[in-house]
Amino acid sequence: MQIYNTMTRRKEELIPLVPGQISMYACGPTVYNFFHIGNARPFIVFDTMRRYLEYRGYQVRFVQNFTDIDDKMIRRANEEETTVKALGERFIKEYYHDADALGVRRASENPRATEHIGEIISLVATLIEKGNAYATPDGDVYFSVRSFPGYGKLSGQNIDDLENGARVDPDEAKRDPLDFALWKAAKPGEPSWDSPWGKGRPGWHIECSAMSMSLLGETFDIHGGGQDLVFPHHENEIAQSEAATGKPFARYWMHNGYINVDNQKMSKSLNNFFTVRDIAKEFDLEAVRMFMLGVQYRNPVNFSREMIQQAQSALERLRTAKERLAEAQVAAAETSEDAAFIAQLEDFKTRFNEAMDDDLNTADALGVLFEFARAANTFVSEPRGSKAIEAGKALFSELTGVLGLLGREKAEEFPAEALAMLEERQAARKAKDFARADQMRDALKDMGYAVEDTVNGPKLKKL
RNA sequence: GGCGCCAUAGCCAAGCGGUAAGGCAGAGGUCUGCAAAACCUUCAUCCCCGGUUCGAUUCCGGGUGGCGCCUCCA
Repeated sequence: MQIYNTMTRRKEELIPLVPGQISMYACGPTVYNFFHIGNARPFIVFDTMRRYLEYRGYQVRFVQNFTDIDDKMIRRANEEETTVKALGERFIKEYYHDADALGVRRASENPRATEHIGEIISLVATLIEKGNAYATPDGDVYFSVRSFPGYGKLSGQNIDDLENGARVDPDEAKRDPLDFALWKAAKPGEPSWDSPWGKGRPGWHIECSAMSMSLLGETFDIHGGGQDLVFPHHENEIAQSEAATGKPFARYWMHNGYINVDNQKMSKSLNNFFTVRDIAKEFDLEAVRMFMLGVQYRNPVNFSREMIQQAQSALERLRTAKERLAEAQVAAAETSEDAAFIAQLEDFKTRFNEAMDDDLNTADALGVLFEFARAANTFVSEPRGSKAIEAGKALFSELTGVLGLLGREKAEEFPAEALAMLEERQAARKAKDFARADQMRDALKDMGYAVEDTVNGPKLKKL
């Protein structure tokens, strides 16, 4: 498989550190609020990456953290008149609620920063020992950027250019404007932990270094996140980690593009964001996943309700094909058409894999799935051999499953009233009382159900 | 100022050297009591100007127009 490595700025063959295994870390949410559609993209992208790697036979260890201590957590907890801990607990729960609905599988591990304070402190201590960090009299610890020669290698920034543009905050006791905080001395009323530098809490960048290395090792395969994390967050992670261990940190860096609104990055600060929770009130979140997968992950994509609507319609087409395959009528004998269909299946699978092998090109892979859907729809328009039907069904489920689509076994429950009306309509049709039949159909429509007449009889469908 | 990305039909989006996948929407048709679903048909020469090449949407240069990072941000 080829993936685009931000570090080298080109596509590279993915060769795992340990054959057959992939270790992968993705930056997770700061749990101070519901997450928005823009935040959701990396969750979906890296979940899809993980699903695909597993499907291709890798044993994947996928770690995604929760940042549960930082300035935003503290501020929000104060606003809500609650504790940082309680706030974190709550929004971790809310994260799972939304992520589940987006078809995002639980990571192998979801470490929390506050549960890895020990590792963080020893990492900071190591950096001080090695001369890459220094403590100030106030009890803050900063990383000395100039002490790490490779600084800027991920983002392609020249350290002196950065220096010119750096914001200088006169309050900070930094030796160099580029230096960043590893440990922040506690202010009154803030959660804090004991450390060799006094009570305090970790900086944001160090927690990811500490958690990823303690769970995946000093060198691991893939590190992912949104493009906005390239600088400074990931650049800083590299500096801290490599300065401390003297070994390469992540081997491949994957960064997803933004979700835009009217061509502008969806973000909290621009106040142009939509939370996943809110969108869930209007749409099935599977449509949101479909919308995201319709674009290769590195490209930006505009979010709008119209786009979700389109994705929903497209998803419906795949769902129908899956259902038709499941309800296909079995013929007594096999024919040459069965064999042709089975041969076609191989082709779809190959092309799907080729698309995904090319830097996770889900948009291209979906194209293959739609061609598959059409072929399947045509194929099952009359009774077919069970072997071909089963093969088609299995492959369709497998491939949509790799994308995390159509996974839910939503056993459709319809109210008895609606089922009774459906029966009455059917009786009216038999009696050629079409006016009555249409009346029933309209009434069902008002209740939110569509009627579809299939070879297996009439079916209800939620609108 | 430094670093970087993007420009393909009404909308979305693959392709990236040999004359444009797929989806949504639209039009016509088949099927249907009528619908729905499904199927068939139809719907683009790829922002502009140069260059390289037998041949460019695809490579190079220059424009124009969008966007991002350099500050918390997925």
